[in-house]
Amino acid sequence: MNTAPTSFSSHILAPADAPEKVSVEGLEEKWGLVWENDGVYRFRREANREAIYSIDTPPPTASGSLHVGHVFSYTHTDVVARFKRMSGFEVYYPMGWDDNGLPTERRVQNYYGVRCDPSLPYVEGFKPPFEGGDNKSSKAADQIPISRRNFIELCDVLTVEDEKQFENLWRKLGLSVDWTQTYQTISPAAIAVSQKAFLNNLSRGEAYQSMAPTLWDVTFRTAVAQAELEDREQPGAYHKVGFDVDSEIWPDGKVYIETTRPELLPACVALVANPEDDRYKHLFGKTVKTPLFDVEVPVVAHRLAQIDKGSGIAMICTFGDVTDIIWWRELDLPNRAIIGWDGRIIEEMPDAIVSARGKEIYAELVGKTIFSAKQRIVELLQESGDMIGEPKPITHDVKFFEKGDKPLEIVSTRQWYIRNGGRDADLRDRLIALGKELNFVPDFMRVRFENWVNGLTGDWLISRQRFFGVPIPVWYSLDANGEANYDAPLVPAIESLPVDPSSDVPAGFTESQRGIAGGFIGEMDIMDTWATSSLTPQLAGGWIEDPEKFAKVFPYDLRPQGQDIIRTWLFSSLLRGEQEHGQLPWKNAAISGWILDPDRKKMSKSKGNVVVPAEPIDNHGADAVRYWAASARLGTDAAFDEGQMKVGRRLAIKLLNAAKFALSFEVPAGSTEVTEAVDQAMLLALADVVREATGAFEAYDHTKSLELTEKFFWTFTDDYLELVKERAYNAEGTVSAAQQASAAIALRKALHVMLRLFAPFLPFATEEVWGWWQKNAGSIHRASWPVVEELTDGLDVGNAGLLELASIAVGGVRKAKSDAKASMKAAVESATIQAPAAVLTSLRVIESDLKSVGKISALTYAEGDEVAMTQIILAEIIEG
RNA sequence: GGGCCUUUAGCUCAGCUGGUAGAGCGCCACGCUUACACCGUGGAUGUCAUCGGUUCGAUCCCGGUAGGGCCCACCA
Repeated sequence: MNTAPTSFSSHILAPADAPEKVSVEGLEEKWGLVWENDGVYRFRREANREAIYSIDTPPPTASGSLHVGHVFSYTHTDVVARFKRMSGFEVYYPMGWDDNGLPTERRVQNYYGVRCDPSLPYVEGFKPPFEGGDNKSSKAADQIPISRRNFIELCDVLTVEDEKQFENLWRKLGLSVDWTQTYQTISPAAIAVSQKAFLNNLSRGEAYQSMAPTLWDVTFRTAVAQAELEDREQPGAYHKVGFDVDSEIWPDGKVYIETTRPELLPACVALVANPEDDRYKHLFGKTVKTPLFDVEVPVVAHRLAQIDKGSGIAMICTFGDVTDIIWWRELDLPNRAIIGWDGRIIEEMPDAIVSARGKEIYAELVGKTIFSAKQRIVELLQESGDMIGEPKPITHDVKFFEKGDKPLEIVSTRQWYIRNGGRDADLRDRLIALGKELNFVPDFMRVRFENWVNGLTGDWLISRQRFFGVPIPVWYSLDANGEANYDAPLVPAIESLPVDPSSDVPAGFTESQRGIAGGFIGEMDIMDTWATSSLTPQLAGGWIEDPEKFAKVFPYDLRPQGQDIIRTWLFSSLLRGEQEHGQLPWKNAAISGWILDPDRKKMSKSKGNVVVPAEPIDNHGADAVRYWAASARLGTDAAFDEGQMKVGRRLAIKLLNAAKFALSFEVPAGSTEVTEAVDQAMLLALADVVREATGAFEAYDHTKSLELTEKFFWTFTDDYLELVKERAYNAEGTVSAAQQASAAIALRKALHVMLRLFAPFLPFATEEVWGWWQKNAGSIHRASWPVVEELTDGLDVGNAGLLELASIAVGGVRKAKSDAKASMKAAVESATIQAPAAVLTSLRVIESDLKSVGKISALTYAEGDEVAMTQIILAEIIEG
């Protein structure tokens, strides 16, 4: 067989300085420091745009609790970042902290025992009553009220603490983030970005305000957007309530509806039935009288009224649920809202209530919570005989703010909106089209995006009546009567951002005119957190303060994120990208799955099944935890599996040991070639792995890449190393220097490649080996990704496949020894290889290696259909 | 009510454009072989959820059913 020499790179001959006993302990600290000091992951902005790979990293909620789910998805991103960096890209891998919004507010309240009261003055040098309160909500009554500015100062202090914890975790895990590129979603720079984008929306007509019924959380006293809703099953009850009707049109003079919201009776504006419902058809256009309040309301028809639900006829109130809003809007009904911002019955009684009884009852309800108003109304209905029977308990889905714990109410308020396609088919089509341009990994995640876009029912409500967040940067002029002119907001100059309208003053006014007729008032609302989080591409890239960098990183190459926030983060970022830049903010979206606990339940704080991420890292090592995380494909949920971490740990240790061993063989001076067939075969097999692993990585299939590399590695250690170690030792001088060198060089070449294939997954162990051996080349994480040519150049492809045959033969010998319960080093007197003629020819070439690995004295060959070791006779057995 | 994903060895999962199944863990047995006892070697284990269709042939394609997960919905 032709044994052409291989091309040679002298750096692999570098002497290795491996320790006597290898260990994975302490590698995280050791190499974490080196990487930081050497700036290994520092972004080099002088690179050309084509050579830059940019990542729009998800900013974790700084105040959120850490759990292994974070480790899971961030590892997926890091693995890609490392692959791209080694592939020659200058990787822009920043880290942001999402410290804006309600989670932070709530955490500060509980941690310091305070609450924000914007009416209070600022207190210099304020000290909170205590520190370190837990996340269980403390009673509002126990919290000290403080000014907005004091509150925000505490937010700033605590978020910095929380961010440190995350950074420590990320460093421990070995994320190759450039720590000089960080941002906060509540920093002045972020506020400026968010406000600029908003003002641009406003000037283009994409942002507007509207007075409308709005889903409202009575606990947080803020409006809530569609994307923040969730349904929860709640107990409720049907109350069968009669409305008086002319007995000439309706037999017994009472039409019965079934309602779960009897307390909204004073807000009733109509009854509604389906236009096809024969029972009620003749009532349409007539009026009925509400019980207790004696208000005449029409009976109307609408397609959304369901014939088979309750009695088939329902009362429309302002506003009991979202359907009420639709009916109210489409049927042009009056507004008789009775629920206030605090979830209590408002003082102002609907004009429609005119009867003395009605007025008296209403007066009694004023100030009551929804719960007690309901109780009272039911009592009254039962007394008056307008309600039949007892309430009938049911469970039904009720809308909640995802962070709230009371059902949402609907309150009419003035709010800010951004157009998002919910009311605009053209925009919706454009967003869908952009979604098709985006490479979702896995692909089916695109459907979730499209479902969301197509299911939008209205524009994006961005104003929030909260304290810690980005202020909506507008003021309103006050007319001579002190009434605000909401139709023509006063806006700041873009250059003056960030602004806080509650302390800054609009151009042309002075602070003394605040709140005075003829003066101005500042908008009090802040923006939804997503209004800022949707701008992470702009924020992370320096849209305002570093346009040169922004041009180099935008649009980003990768947006990694969780599947749960496709409707929020992905959608809103894509929307802002379209509005602000007319294009997608990224090329690829890599969607990670959930982490489930071992019982396959989603991990969440409320379930109490959260695993703190530092523990598995401390117990198994960062490489081990990364191995577990990287073993899960994108978009697939994974179980928290310590077994898999143990496997990863074993792999890392094995890599250190195998490397130490492979590097221990001396290459005879002057030898530079891999001449032996089996050595070439091993390198050719590895070349296939390089080809496939690279392709898999480029398709964002990191799991496949790891699997291929790992599989090869175990063959390499179990079979190849065993096969050639005697030759590489050449302890007895039985082989030529060239043959010995061939093995030693092949081992080093293979190791050089395998270390780099593993580097994205096991950054610590691979760097450790690199440090023994290739220190002069710098960090392995800046080394170039292996290419097929560095292995195959000069090799005879005819040798491909030989290693596999050799493995089968070796396996046959081992099985014979195992069956005979003999040691693997037991001597074999004779063995016969059976195989097709062509294979025998190949195997004869490596006869001496086969004999040495099996301790075989006499090896014979027999032609047969398949490759197998047969007729193995162990020397010990014969003797015994 | 609509949509998406999922169901393969005890467990966690692979199975590329269809040719009657693989890995690791766990389990059992053996082996103190000087890279590794944080080890090595060998072994056993599956009507590929279910029913039907297409096909010479289906774990893989199509349809139905059931279980699991998630998302959405106009829930009186």
